[in-house]
Amino acid sequence: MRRATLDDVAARAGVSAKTVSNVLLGRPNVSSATRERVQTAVAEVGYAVNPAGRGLVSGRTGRVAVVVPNLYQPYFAELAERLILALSDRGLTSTLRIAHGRAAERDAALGVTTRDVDGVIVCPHHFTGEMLLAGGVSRPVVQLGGAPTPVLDCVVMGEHIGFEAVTRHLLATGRRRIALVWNGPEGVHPQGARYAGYLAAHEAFGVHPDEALVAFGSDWDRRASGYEAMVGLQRTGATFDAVACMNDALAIGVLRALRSGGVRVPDDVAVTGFDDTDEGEFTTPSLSSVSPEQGEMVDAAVRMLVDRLGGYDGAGREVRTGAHLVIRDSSAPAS
Amino acid sequence: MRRATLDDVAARAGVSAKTVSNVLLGRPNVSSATRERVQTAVAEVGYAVNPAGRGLVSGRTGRVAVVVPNLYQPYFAELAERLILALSDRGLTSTLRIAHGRAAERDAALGVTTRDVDGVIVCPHHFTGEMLLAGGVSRPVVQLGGAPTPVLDCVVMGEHIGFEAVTRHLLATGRRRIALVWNGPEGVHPQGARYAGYLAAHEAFGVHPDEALVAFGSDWDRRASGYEAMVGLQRTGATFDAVACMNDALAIGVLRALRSGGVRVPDDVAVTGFDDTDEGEFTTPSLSSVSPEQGEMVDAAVRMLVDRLGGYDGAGREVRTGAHLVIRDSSAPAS
DNA sequence: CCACCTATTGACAACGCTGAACTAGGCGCT
DNA sequence: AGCGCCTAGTTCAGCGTTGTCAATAGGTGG
Repeated sequence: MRRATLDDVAARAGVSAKTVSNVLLGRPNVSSATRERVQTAVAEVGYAVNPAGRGLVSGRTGRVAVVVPNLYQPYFAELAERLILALSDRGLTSTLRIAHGRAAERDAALGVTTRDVDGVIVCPHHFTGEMLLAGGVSRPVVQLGGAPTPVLDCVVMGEHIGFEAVTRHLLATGRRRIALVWNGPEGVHPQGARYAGYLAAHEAFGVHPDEALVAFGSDWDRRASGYEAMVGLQRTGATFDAVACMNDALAIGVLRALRSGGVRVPDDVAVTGFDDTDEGEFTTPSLSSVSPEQGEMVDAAVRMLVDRLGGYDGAGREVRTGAHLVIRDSSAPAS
Repeated sequence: MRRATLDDVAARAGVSAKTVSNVLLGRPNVSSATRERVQTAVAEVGYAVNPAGRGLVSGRTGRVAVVVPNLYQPYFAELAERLILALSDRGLTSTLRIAHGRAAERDAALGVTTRDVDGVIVCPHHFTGEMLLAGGVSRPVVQLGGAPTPVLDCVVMGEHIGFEAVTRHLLATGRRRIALVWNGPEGVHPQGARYAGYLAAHEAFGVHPDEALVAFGSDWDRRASGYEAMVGLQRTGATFDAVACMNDALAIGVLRALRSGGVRVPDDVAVTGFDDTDEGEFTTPSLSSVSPEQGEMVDAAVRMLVDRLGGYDGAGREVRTGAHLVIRDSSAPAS
């Protein structure tokens, strides 16, 4: 059965198609009698607006691309879920783009694959705002996380304060040799906001961090990477009394490696993660972590995007969101 | 800057818009000289087809809705990721619908919110195929998991054989009183394929399952529900030497509850999950589980949907996929 | 050299919708 | 009474693309 069009409804209600359109758009200058008649007709023929037709006129799709590096990581799955629901609350549908790899991420954010959306919210992993700019931005793009770029709207999560807080917590509970399980490329010296937080906390406590305590995960965010990284670190013979991990997934692998090696957590070594995923609550021992304010982040990102869709065309803005420490068993003071 | 249209390209290449269209669609009867000229022009003006215009003519969107109950559960996150990527391989974009609750799921699958897609792949949780039928299906819908309906294409995952296998495994390793952590509504007697598998295994071993060993999780798939369910079961004073859980999330909560209660796993009680999520590999002890063949499931679902989009209009088909046992530490024989 | 055929290209309409401009009728005001 | 004004509703065009069919050019055979 052919799908009903405006004309079908119009014929049934005995008015013009335009009047039906006006009713559906909630325009004024329609008598309530007509309005009612149209609404009945709409229901009777089971009419639903054809987005293609509307989109052709308006030049809009009502759709937003949400770009995440993957979904297997609970952090991104949760973020994606929140974003989709928040956008849906604003009457926007979303299309999720899984950007495995650098080029895919760039394309998804501004390339060929993104012609059919009004705007983009990208949770960058591989790329920086600069990449975006180099590509030329043809529609609103809001960056959620990562290093800010002056030109793009960006939500800066509390990476620095969060990582500083967790490092301070470790130092305050007596740890002095804090290993860092780093999720950047192997061999590249740590950098970025989280690392800066790590350093700041050490400085505040007058402790000099030992660069030999940096362990690299081969694949930045897999639990298995944390495991490997920790096994590797242990093999170097380094001594440490705490491990601060760049995210929960790595921390969970670290916990396992320590347990296999007979190291007691938290008695011998404290372990902390970052992201505060649900999973951390149920590890053995439960995992201390940093909880970024995902709700805040999502709200800010959606708000800025909606702003842009509404026509705002100013300079790139920056919203900084918070993070708070969630202390569980894995970082209790050494016994 | 206004986005380039076919006419812009046409003007630049010195041909008609239709010829440009023909080139882009790969139609025959275009001389290679013209073809080349057009392609150059396309690149020069940075043309990209406007899906609204195309959609208006073709009546298609090239988009598929993927409906999942949530993303916080790793099982669905993984499934969604695979589906999105598989669809993308077929040149289809996808829009992910999070269907919190029964009505939302129905609407997302066939309702108002789904007018802008060519087809739907739904991972049902709250609803049955019957609900879909009652609503009237206006576009291809493939059901992925859940109880099959004769009219709808459906991928039936290896729930029965999987749950039977894991139950047999427990029985074969000497367990006799196998508690069941059930994810259905509180108080409703267990049913469905997994439960049938549980019963079948018992029958094969000549063991009579004790109905007092069914524990209910208040929220079917949260780790916390598994925890609560197990605490509740322990409070009844029931004795058991194994716990078979309907999914990994519940099993992880169960592990925690047992550990808090001083019960040793697997020495005193074996625990098994279902889904074989990554997380289970890193629990303490690592979690035995049933691995449904997600790859197979996704392939089958996408294949059937593409079939339907291609015009196939036969009766509902059913593809049964397998499942295999993944034995880890949590179900080692009692010491 | 002409008629005819084929290969290539173009003109036009249509898809379903909405903005702009317009009409008809009723109202109040002078 | 006559004027303009407001309201409710209509008509028309056009958004960007593709299908249909006509037209044109170029080559071929008689």
